[in-house]
Amino acid sequence: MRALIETIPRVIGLDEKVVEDLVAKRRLKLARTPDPKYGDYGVALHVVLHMVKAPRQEWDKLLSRIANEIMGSSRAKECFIYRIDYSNGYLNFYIDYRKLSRIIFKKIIDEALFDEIRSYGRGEKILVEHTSANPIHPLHIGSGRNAVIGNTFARILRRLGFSVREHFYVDDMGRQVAVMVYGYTKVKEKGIEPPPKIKPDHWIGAIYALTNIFVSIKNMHHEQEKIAGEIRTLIEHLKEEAFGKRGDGYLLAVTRIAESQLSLKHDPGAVLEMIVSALKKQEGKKPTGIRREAESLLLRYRDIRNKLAELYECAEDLRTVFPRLYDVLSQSIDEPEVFEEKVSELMKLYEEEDPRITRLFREAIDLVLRGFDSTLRRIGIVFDSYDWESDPEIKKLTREIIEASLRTRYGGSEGQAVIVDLGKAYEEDDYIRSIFGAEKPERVVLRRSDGTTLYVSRDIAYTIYKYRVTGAKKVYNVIATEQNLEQKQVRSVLYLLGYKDYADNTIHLAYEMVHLKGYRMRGRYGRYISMDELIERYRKLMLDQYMESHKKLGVEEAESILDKAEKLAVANTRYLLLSIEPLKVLTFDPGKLAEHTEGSWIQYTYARLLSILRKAYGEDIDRPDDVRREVTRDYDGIDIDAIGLTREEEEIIEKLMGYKDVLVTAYEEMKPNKVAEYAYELSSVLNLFYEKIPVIKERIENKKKFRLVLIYCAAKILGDAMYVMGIPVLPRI
RNA sequence: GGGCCCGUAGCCUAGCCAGGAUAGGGCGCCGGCCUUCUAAGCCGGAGACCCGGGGUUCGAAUCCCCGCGGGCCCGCCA
Repeated sequence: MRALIETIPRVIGLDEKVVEDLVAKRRLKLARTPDPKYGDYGVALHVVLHMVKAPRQEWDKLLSRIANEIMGSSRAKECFIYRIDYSNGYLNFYIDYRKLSRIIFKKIIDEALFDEIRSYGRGEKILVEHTSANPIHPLHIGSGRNAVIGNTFARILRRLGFSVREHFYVDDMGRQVAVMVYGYTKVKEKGIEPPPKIKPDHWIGAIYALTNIFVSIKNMHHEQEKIAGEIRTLIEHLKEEAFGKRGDGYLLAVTRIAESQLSLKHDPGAVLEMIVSALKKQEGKKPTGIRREAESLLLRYRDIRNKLAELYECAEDLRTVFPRLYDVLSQSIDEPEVFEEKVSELMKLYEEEDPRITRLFREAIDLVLRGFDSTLRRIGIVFDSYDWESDPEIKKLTREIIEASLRTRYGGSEGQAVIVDLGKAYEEDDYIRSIFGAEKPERVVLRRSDGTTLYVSRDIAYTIYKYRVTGAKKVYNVIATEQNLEQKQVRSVLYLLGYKDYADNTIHLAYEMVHLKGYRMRGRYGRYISMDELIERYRKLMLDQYMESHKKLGVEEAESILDKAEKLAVANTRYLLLSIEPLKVLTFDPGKLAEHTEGSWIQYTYARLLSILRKAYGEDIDRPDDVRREVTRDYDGIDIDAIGLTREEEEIIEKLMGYKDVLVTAYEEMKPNKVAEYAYELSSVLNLFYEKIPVIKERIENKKKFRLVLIYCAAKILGDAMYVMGIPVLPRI
């Protein structure tokens, strides 16, 4: 690049500053060429050519002079350029990958590359909060996406030499947990204990869902009764009208039939429909008030019917799996008003730390957390800390920040309620404006009129807690995009409270939801695909794939194949949830699992590399490190100038050199999926190499050594990328 | 109503912020390759007016404006 800056102005007569400026603005930049026939890297010089109004016929002449000048300078050698081409205004460079390979191989063999990568973060303390699923049902693929993105991001940071802690925020003070505990109490009262062979989070999840379902069903029934009453009133009105100002015998007759039908076992919806269609006949196109009323009633009625149908379907699904829970809960759930009261009571008692209720909450939540932990361990995720929302420290901080907010410029109270006027702050404060952008905030309530706290206020306190307890310099919150606003509120209030530093360094790593093809995931009704189910499905798929190629499986092998299937399944699960850019909605079709096996494909590529190393150095090799000494020796013995590289080899070298940048970009852009993409591409070029280029059978010893070193280096990097993604490394498949 | 995000073949996705050569991959579909380092692989083929319309530019999937479609958020819920 420097050579260009020096050469171009001289050759085509531009000020050096102008060219330098273009480079700084990235108007002039070096990029890979679309095709090897144009060399390896190219730069488009159209901008400068147009600047000096060079006629097209002269382009080649000018470019050739630039090329010659650069080749003549010492720069070319330093950049491993052995040839420069030009065409259509592009200047194309040919790189001598043999020289490059020596450098990158050396760095990988003596581990200098990894030290270099590790030096990036300088041990700075970073806290990553992720997963933080409500402890009311098992982790589903939505919370799983959070876990995988969060954990991978943390692993990337660790690789880059940051000192990272992963925290899980146990949201135990919310209403949903109280609902779960309510149901749990009902089940417990009947003497039912968690069955030992059922995963506890799945069991609690069923309780939570059934509780919600039965309450909702009761609510819907009340609503239906209300509508039935309204239909009767409507008929009355209609009758009066038919008698009175309309004097309409037909309408009168219809109302009589309607009344009669309602007294029978007859669907009120059908009756409504009859009335609406009768009214339509009478009026033609223009609806009257009464018809509009009937129509809106009909819509409401249909809406409720659909919802009820869905609820019953969800209930039935659960009934087939948990018949006992279904029976108990279907009978013991209170009427909605009583239910609401009891749930509020539970919340209040838990916030007040009533010992009996606290024990009950902890007991139920622990069951779920135990389930979380086993799922998460399965996919290689272990938290450094579980922070409870109900932690006395956080509660105390919550009270303090509420008091402190009253003393800020925009804080105020209405009775016991405490409110921060972010709308006003937005008008007057640049910093607040910079947080919200075009989205003008409104007020945020930190304490209710009844004196209880809210999620946001506790979250603000928790954020301060994170910095204080861990000494973190930066905090990443891996949270769904639906919480965008809340995260901005948290930062704003922190700033207004004087914690500008915290506000600056609290970063929302936002990701989009996971949708299911065909239906909506509903945690509260038990409609979700859990992570455990996803992994199990993959495990079966992997087993099937094995059987397809091997046909037979001996009893003594079954155990080890199962173990492999598990690791392959974990790889596919993690890859699936990681590979899609966080800000894109992931629509998941459980029927198409077999199409998403990139994770295990990468593992396979890795196993092939090790297989080559085994053939070369000995059958007992399980990791590249086992042959480090031999590879070092081979590396020293290569006569690099005697080798002509194949395109495949060049591509691999190119990729290996890009590893560090990928990690850094993934960190800076908060796109851990970049690592997945990289591992996939590296695997892809490695598979091409594997198919086309012999290693063990290579006759020329020099070439063979070179390729073995290449394989070793590729295995090191691919293995490292896999580790970063939490994909288990299998030496043999 | 306001705001944020997304829109690339039948489906999924890279490239977009920092504009450059024929828009990369994958799944699925069609056709090939197992006496040669693991065929969970590879090769070939068909399949894209880069949501639409304007603009800026020598050059636009990429930048700007106006639309359209989808998701999410706007609670004294969490």
